[in-house]
Amino acid sequence: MQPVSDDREGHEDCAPRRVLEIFATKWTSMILHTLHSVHGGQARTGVLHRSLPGLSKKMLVQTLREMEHSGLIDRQAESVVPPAVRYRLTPLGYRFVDLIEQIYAWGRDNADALDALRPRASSRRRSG
Amino acid sequence: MQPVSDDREGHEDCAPRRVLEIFATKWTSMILHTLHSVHGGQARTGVLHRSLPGLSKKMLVQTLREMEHSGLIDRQAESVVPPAVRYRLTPLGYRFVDLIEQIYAWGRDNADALDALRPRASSRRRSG
DNA sequence: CAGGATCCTTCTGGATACTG
DNA sequence: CAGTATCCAGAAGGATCCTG
Repeated sequence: MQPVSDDREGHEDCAPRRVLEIFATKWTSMILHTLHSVHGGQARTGVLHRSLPGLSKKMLVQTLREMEHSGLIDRQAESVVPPAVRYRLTPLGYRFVDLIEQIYAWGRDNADALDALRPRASSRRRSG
Repeated sequence: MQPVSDDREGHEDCAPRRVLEIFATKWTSMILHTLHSVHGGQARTGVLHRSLPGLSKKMLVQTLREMEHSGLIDRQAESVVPPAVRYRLTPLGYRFVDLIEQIYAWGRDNADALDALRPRASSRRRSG
């Protein structure tokens, strides 16, 4: 995805655009969700990585950087051998992940409706 | 963005992955937000387009299709000359956009914190 | 006005190799 | 283990042209 706002007009001041950059980044919310629900708010890089199949190391690190810059998480690194880095949700991150969880809850709550509207390939129907 | 889930394992069953495809699509939430807050839940294509500077027609239509398939909006077209197409939030869409608005509210609420953490170029500070 | 098809540039993101 | 840099195939997305 390319940057949503590029200051072409006066939209960098618009809250939606600001937030969009954060939560429309494909992996941000998944990472937050995992960090929150699976690891209780904090985890080391490798652990987090193994919890997110399909996410490459490159993207994980890159997204973690962005999240760090956005203030959603903070990073604690011990500059010694075997590097131990720990990412933790910040208070800001906690407030955000709460909303993310609501979105996911919406998804679970409406799984049926969402499923009914996606007649993908491989006609899988349980009773019809 | 490439498809988030590709059925590599068993994750297509995971609610987060499902939802991710919807709300992590860069323009989906902006369109919903605009449709909801600016146009009261329904609008014609052109009107919607003009409300979303920076969004090309191609992406608008494409995203509208996805949203339609997801059941967030529905589409009413009159097959006559000058085509008049109207997009409207569905009940499902209304429930979703409500969460989107909360995310934006979070953004406004924490604009200060978010801003403080982004020491981009061009040091613009309004009052110190 | 609504939107599909095409072309072509840009960006994303995986694989790999390397540092500490 | 944690992270960076490079390479490169493939996807995203804008511009344009065309239909009804």
